Amino acid sequence: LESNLCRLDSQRASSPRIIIHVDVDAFFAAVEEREHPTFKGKPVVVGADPKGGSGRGVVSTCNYEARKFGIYSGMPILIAWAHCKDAIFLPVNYPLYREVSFKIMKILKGHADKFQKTSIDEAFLDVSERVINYFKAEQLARRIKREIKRAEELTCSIGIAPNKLVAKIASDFQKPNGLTIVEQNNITQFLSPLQVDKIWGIGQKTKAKLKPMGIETIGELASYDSTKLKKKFGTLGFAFHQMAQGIDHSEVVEKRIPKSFSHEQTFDTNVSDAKLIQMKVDKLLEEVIKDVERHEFTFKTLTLKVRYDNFETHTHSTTLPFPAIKPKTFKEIAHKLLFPSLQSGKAIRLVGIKA
DNA sequence: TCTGGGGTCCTAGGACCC
DNA sequence: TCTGGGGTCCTAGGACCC
Repeated sequence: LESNLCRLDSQRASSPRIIIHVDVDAFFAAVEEREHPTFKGKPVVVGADPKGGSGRGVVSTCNYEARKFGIYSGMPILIAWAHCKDAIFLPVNYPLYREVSFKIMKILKGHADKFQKTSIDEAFLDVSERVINYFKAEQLARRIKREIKRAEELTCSIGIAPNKLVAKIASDFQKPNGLTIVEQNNITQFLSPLQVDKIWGIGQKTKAKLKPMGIETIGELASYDSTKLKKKFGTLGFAFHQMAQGIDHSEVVEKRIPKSFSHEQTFDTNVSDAKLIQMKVDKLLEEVIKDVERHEFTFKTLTLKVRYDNFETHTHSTTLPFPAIKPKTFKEIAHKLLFPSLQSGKAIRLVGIKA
């Protein structure tokens, strides 16, 4: 054992489970469409302001009309703009989405033995106790869809499977307004043809490393020598191999305690003026401290993040001997952390503060 | 065509303790 | 004159997720 010992009782294979994963379709864009019926049928892009070609930032979410133009989440906003100048571009209205999310989560929670919200628009439901088989689980999923549709005028995609990993992949299988059920004896058949990056934790970089090894599908990953994977990717490699076989014993966990609070901001144009940068850092620090206090936490470590105009990104952190909240002290620390970056004389694109 | 903001987890090296 | 084995905590960077 090299790292991360886990208590066995939480990992031990228990009786078969039925897990549901719910993912609201194009959430931010769908809420905006609902609020503005005239948007219906038109491409809607929620994210940064393209500012007629000088905007900075990315697409947060877009509706399916916009996707027809090749626009997708994470795409630089100017590229989205180039794809479809006539699309409706909207800023991200978090307070509104949070409110809608809260109502949806309340509905979902009511249908679960164990419930885990994983993001503003996604959640896992362990329904093993209240549902005796997959037929009943399907009925429950259809009911959940109806309730969300009726209460919030939104559609969602649902996956049902014996574990979280497969349920999540299943909810993504048919979109929008999909419902995919994968029972234990269908897992291999379901996963094998899918691309490796469907697996939790495999992104662009890992996909690119797997390709020359002749691994592009989950099936190819599952049948690859696990010791070789471990050699190449460390302990992660072993996890990949397990997941490729559809094995996942992780539990639906009710509530997670946050480990950090942070705020960061990209300037509209890159900045070299030290005063301006310091003021921004001060403001971000104030927001972070407000968050920490509001949640009744304390913290020991403060991290400053700087991104230069060439996208090179660095972090600097300081840990105090004891947890504390003393805004004045932290301001001094933040300035100390910032100092070397200011001295470099390089134009700065982004600053961030994390507690 | 240029890359947000809020998070989590992992790795690796180093200081330090007994 | 050279250097064990078991640990913890801190820092920095990176991959990944929505």
